[in-house]
Amino acid sequence: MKTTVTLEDVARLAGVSPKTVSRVINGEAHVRPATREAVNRAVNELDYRPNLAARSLAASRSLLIGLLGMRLDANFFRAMYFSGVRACRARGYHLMAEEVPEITASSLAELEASLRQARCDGLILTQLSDQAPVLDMLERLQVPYVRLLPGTDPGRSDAVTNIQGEGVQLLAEHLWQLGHRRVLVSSLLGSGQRDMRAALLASGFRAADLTEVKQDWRGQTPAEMGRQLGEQLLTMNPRPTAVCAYNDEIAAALISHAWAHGLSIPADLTVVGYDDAEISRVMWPPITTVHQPFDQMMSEAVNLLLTPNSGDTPRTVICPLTLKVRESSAPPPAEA
Amino acid sequence: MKTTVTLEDVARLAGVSPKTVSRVINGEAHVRPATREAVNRAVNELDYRPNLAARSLAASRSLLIGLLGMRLDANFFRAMYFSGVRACRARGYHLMAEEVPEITASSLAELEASLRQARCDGLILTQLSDQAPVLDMLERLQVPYVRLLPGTDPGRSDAVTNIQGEGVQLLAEHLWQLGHRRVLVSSLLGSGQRDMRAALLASGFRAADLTEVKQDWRGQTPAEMGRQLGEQLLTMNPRPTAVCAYNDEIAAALISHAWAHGLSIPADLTVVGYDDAEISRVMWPPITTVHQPFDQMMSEAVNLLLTPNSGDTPRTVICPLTLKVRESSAPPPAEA
DNA sequence: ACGCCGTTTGACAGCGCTGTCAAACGGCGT
DNA sequence: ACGCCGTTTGACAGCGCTGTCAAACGGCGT
Repeated sequence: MKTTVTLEDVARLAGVSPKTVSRVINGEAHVRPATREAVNRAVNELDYRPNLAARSLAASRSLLIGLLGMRLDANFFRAMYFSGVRACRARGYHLMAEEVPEITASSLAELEASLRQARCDGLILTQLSDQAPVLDMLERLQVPYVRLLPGTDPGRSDAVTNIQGEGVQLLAEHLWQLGHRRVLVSSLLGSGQRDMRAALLASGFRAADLTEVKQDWRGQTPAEMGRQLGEQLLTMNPRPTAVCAYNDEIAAALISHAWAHGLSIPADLTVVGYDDAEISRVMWPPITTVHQPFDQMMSEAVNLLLTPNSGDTPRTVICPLTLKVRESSAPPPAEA
Repeated sequence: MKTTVTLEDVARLAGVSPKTVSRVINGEAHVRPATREAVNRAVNELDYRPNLAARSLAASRSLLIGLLGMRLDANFFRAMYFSGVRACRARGYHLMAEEVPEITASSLAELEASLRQARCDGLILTQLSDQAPVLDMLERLQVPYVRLLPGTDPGRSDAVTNIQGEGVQLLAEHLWQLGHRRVLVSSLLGSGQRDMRAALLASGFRAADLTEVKQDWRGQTPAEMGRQLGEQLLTMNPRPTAVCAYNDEIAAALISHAWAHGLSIPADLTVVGYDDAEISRVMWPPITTVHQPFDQMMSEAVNLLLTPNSGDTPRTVICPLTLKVRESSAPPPAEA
């Protein structure tokens, strides 16, 4: 792209050495304010853009952050990814998505090869936060990492998380206040972070009125899980007046299954989801759900990665969840 | 990440000069087969990974390809992006998403700044393929680009596209064969690539039986557009027996709107979408739609970008579309 | 056996930055 | 006015590759 402006050009114009320009660009200390200003003027005048490759080579940082997940095509992951891209860009970094579909020796070896290739400066873990083998490997390779929503071993690394149980509590209270008493709860095997059932009990529901369906996402799509939930619901008597789906996609599949079987949402049945995924706003009715502040979480995660920990205990940043009340939840129908 | 293996280490082990190793790594000609093999053995033995930053700096290529679109959060765009990431990775490149929300002077200036910053080796355009101001700018900056699904000016650049009208024709024939005769068609202002109405007419439908609703996505979500379509449908008499939604999201919103107003899908109404987005498989019923081979399209686009054009006319690669028949389409109800 | 010319190889410099280290500066106390 | 020490600045080398160009090689015709 023709005439490239280099750091040297800026230095010449500002009347300082290249190294000083470098210091200003990188926001280092030990630059007199007047000098800093002169450099900035020159940078603006020439519209100077530092060469990423050269920076990376000289500083032996890759300016790359990796985001690790188990399913790249999960809605949840894509939302995180795009939030992360923004957070990284704001700090001059790039974000790379990396998939670890399962925890096996071969898939770990593949990950290791890929990490040695990409030389990421740091990693953000999602869905894998509780996988000790992965954490072990990262520590062996000495790659800094931040865990998102860790469920176990909270002191093992820096982490970004929510208040334990906040999301499910918001949903449970919402359902209780609407007047629901009988609830069907969907939960996912192997993901222990959210205990909806416990939250419902804590909000006043009786154990006898709660039915929990534990599903396993392996080999199944959210659509299938939602339909299974719908089948289950139709066989129950008395029928629950509300369903807590594990996420918005399952909730969406359940809702359309319910419509197809003559149930009107929310008049006959309240359905709530989790994640505030796009689908929760595309469906009719829009789904009541818990909003995860992905932008904020990823921004904090990148921050943790790029700010060395001065203390000697890992840091944890807590991001608040919010309840999005939409049209899929309403008071239960009057008892027959 | 500790002891890094450099090209020099490989050269020493293979008993050749660094430059020769470089030639092998880059697949250049003019290397004797025996030498090439020796180098490859050394590469494998040392598990050598070239340093991206150094390559990029020395060769003054960025190893970066940009993907330009108008709305990063569109399903369509994200699917393309993730397909593109894979296609790029296979060739040692990285893919960067860039948003151009509107065609104004300021947003073009922003794009220009960003391109000068990132120094992409090439660009892939989607949604912007027909925007002359963007093309003009890229030509001025001398950034190579490939257009996806260009609607106008086909000979202006390399392009990846479908057979003109193939997708809409597949849908039109499907509806005709099912026995539908009255159809509601949703189209989007400003996106001229797909003329569903023309395809329907070509398949035998009568103009008097077709109602076209032109919508403008600016300021509206697909959910809103789907609901509007639903409202319109309910006022019509006689009611169309099928709806062609502009894409799967709009189709999904329409379907749930229809359920909520007592229409059973597909018994009372057939709905078809476009794109084969994830949502078309989450909903009940799953949506009949046109599958765009994004993986293939992006792979071809990257190919065009990285293979210099030896001829003197722009190249066009055509990727076939396929119809995915699912449960949202069925014969029309018997006439009352 | 010699020269010719296309093929293969390597020496060297340099891409545009930053790390290291030493020199210059400048404010303070005496 | 001088020395001291923390602050600010710059000289220099080098990060790990590739481009350029020239040298070495090697097969062929005579």
